[in-house]
Amino acid sequence: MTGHPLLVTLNEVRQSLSIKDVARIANVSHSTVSRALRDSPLVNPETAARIKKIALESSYRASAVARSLATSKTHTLGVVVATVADPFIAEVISGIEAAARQRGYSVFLANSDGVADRETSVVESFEERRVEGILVLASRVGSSYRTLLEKTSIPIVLINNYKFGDCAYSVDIDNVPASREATRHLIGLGHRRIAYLGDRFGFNSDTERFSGYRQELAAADIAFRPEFVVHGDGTPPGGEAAVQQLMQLPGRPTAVFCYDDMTALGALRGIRAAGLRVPEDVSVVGFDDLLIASYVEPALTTIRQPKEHMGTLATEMILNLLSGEKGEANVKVAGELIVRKSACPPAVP
Amino acid sequence: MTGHPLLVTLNEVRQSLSIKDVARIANVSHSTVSRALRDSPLVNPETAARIKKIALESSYRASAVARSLATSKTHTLGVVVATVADPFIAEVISGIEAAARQRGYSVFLANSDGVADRETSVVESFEERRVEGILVLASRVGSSYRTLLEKTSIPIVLINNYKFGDCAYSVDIDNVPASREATRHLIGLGHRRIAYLGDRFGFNSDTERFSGYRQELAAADIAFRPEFVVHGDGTPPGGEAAVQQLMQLPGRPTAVFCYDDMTALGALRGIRAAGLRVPEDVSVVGFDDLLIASYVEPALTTIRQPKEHMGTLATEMILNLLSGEKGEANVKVAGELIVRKSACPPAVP
DNA sequence: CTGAAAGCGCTTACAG
DNA sequence: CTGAAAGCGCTTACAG
Repeated sequence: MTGHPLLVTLNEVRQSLSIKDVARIANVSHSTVSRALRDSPLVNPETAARIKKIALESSYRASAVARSLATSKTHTLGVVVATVADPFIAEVISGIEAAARQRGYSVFLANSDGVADRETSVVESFEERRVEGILVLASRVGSSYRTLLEKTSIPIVLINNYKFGDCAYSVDIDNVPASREATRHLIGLGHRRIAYLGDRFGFNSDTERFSGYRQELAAADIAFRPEFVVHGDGTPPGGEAAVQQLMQLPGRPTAVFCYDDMTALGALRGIRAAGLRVPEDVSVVGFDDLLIASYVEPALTTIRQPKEHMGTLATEMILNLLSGEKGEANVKVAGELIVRKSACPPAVP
Repeated sequence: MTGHPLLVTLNEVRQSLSIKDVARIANVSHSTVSRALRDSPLVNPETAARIKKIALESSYRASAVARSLATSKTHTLGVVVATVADPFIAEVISGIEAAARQRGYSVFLANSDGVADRETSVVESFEERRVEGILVLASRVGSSYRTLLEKTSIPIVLINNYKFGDCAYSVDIDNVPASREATRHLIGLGHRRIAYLGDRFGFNSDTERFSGYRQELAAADIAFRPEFVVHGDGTPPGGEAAVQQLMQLPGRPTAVFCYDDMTALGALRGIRAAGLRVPEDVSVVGFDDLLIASYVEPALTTIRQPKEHMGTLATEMILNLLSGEKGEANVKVAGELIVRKSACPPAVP
């Protein structure tokens, strides 16, 4: 069959067809076209087939915006992150997008650069776009936008996020046990002088990881030494600077447990800069298991976070919520110790 | 002022207000509300102020979907990538999103996992959502979806993408000169036995980078040796496997120029696995300058791609297009050699 | 099984 | 400066 004349004409116009155009070609009402295209049982199978064929050949694309207005469902989710250019965040997004797409949802992505104002305006724009749910990722933005988040009627789930008191929905890595496991690994190797290289003060995961570290020290009857606690800022340079303080200490630590892999990367450098070797002189353990962790020299022993899975989980949580199912509202996922080459028994126990 | 009674009631319903609700509270027609909120000069300043105040207090959010239907502009862009969880891609996205947001556009993000079918269906869904432009990133999907891309009436710009013949809009790294510069650097260091560790066959950037390598060899009167060309697949394991073949060669190369940093990461490992040192025994140069490149040991000498900038450029290209300005349709950006520690003069020249 | 009608929440000529 | 009306492209009771 060659193109229907009207159809060809319309094609040339290069302007997207509406349901009425299709109806005209098929010689039915646009209601019938709508039904046929949505596989309603209320339409004669032959008519439906004919309509579908026409729609296909004319490459008609139903307008999701018109449909959204009519049904008041956009099948759209909003994701706000500080930056996509963070390997941890990127993997979580990957899990979110896959889960969303699988269930017919599209995702808007916005960067806030960690600026509270921008985060606020992003959420507002998501509200205007009538997203059905919002995922906030690893934001360190504090309570300044707390009210905003509380005011919106769109369900929000926070992933590894800074929390201000209670929050309705969240998925988080279970920091304390993971952190204890990392510390225990070091203790098991024979270390007693173990330092903690944290993040900036006041963030939940830093607090929790630090707490796991202390608990495990206590469990092993190792005295806590305040001078063995230093703080970076979640970046390699931050870790590098902080580890230097540690290395200058008389009776310096033989192992350092780092808040995250980025910090650990900096620690690796800083230790080398101090003329020491990893792991022979000082062992290093990270947290996250970024791709880079296994390509660094020595390959980093670290705690793996199931990043994609966390994204998937959060998305399903919100999607289930939208379809009325209630489930766990604050889920924690387990980390996993990945033993590589950056930690070994201490030379001087 | 305490809340207006009607306003409070509406708030409690927790259902987003419409322009009519605001109109009712303000005692004007919804047309006037619309004008006031869009800063139309056609409305009395005092009335406008009153309306805005009410809108603010009731946290009214205009529906972007209704507006889109009315204006047939969605202020929306679609980005399709193989995967967000690729550091190169993530940085480009970051540039795209920032440029888009700055001009009032939101971006849909979708992963195709490099599967042609998925890429097709993503583009279809973008068409239904009436995105105004589509950015395709670093896709290796071949000509299978060529027709799709040609059929759609939405402007598409390809970034570092596989091309099938001509394409309307694109931004690409200028591979040949960048690749020549990398090769020249190695030659300048005194190397003569320089290998090329490429990507899988048939992709544009591999072809172009390879071509730059050959051109520079020729310019320096160094004979091209086919056995010095091997292929990875753009992943560290691929690079690791490929470099081993090189290292086993009698009269093995003293330097290897890698298609990209991921490949180079693998090469670093493979060279070490062969009992050789980098850079003393063999020099390595990468391409991309991922964050990881500077944290690997030895830090990688590589070609930097201005990733964010490329995203910004592509976005502005498409946005300008939409506002009727014509500009360069196929832009190339320059790479930059970043000298670090993975390349030095050869031990045996 | 099918069509005419109303409605989703906006924008914007048109008339006053 | 303001309002009533039409229209954007769908969906979906309602009537036949």
